Amino acid sequence: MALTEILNRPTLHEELVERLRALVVDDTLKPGEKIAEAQLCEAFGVSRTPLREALKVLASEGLVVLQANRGARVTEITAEELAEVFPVIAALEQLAGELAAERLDDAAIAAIQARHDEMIAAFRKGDRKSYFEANQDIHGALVEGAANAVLSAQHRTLATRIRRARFMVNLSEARWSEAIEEHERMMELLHARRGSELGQLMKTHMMNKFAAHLRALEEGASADSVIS
Amino acid sequence: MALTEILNRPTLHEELVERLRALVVDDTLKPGEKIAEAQLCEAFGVSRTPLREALKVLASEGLVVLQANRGARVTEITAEELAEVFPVIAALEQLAGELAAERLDDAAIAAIQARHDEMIAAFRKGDRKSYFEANQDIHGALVEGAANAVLSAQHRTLATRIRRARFMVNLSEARWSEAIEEHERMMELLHARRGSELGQLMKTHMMNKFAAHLRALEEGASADSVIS
DNA sequence: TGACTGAATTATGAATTCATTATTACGGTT
DNA sequence: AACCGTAATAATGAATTCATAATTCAGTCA
Repeated sequence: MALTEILNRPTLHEELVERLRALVVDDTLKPGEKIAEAQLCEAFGVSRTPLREALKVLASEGLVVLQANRGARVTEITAEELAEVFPVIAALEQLAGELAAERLDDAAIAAIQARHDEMIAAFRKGDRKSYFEANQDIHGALVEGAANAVLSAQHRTLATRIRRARFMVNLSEARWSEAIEEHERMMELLHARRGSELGQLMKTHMMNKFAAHLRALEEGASADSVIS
Repeated sequence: MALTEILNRPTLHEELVERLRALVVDDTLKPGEKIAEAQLCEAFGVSRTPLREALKVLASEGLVVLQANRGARVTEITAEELAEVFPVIAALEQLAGELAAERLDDAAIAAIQARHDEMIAAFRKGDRKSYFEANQDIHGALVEGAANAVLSAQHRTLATRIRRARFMVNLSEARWSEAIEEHERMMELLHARRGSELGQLMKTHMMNKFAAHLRALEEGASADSVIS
């Protein structure tokens, strides 16, 4: 019903943060693109004040860059950017793996296993979109499984920054099957609750993903390999 | 001279972010304290708009909490909070250690060694203040040595959140000398450029620090053991 | 006396206005 | 025709104003 809706109504700027973030992530606002305040205010039907507050927050998350008197731009995705974000995400996922193996209960692990199986099915069908979604869910569930709100928040922020890169790269079949194998081992280690090893694997898994992204970026620099 | 000053003049809200952060870190604004906008505006001589923008950023960093229509409060430091932040910082420092051992040149390592020696001297004299400062510098230098801006930024944000805890706890002599030993080993591993081991040690060093904080918090709950 | 109601006050959220800086467009000069 | 400088325009930074929600406090009644 509407009562709780009204009570939980977030402030305008919070809502704008989410909606702007979504626009950046789904590539409606493109990297490097200038953000016209007036235009967005028009689109959202709000005044500049809450919109500008939202931009400040997005800037502190690294999703947009602000230049005094020169407005806001969507942060560009460069190889250098990825080279800085991926290792940090990898470190966070290592921690997530260590903690999740300790803290997830059997039911939660079973749920992750189920999503893992769906991911495998998507892989067999060559369904990249379903694969990506299941993959995100699994990593997300492992991070949440660590039961550490700070870890979750940091991970989410950084994951958002690189999620946009999926619009730019088309991973090779070879890397894809390699990733699948890594995920199979991750599930084994999770069931066995070998947290230290799971963390280690999740870290290298993420760094392998990074390497694949770099390769795809270099190849795709000329060839247009946009997917999804 | 003033020319570059003027050119680099930050926007008001950026300056306010820094100054408010300083107030929170040095405990002028106390945990749980309500932040009166009008009062701060008066103190800084600015209008509410840039101040509120700054509060939004500080909230996204986790330093203050905002409640719709109910203003801002300084985030409380609880054992739960520390239990979430420390493991993440530890993971980041592990990464920092790995990278710093690879990337720091000999001169930079020598500079860290010098600061380390000063820290030892402060320890011998029982000068806690100098010790803490040198300690911060060393950890900061190692993080910077990783040459990863994202890592630096995340670390700085989280370090800020727990730095306030130093006002609350007085570490035991036993833990202090243990920490010194860990730092000695860190320097050895850094000189030997054994990044993996350095990272591992920095992680456990940080978790040991956390455990000491927890013990001090429990003891200090009744006894007033505020230092510095 | 103490708890409750409701008006008065205060503080916050958001829109608007004002001031200043960047950007663009135009015209003159070489 | 290309370049420079200046004026016009547009966009941003910050202050102010307005609307609304929360808090305070006086007064009432049990």
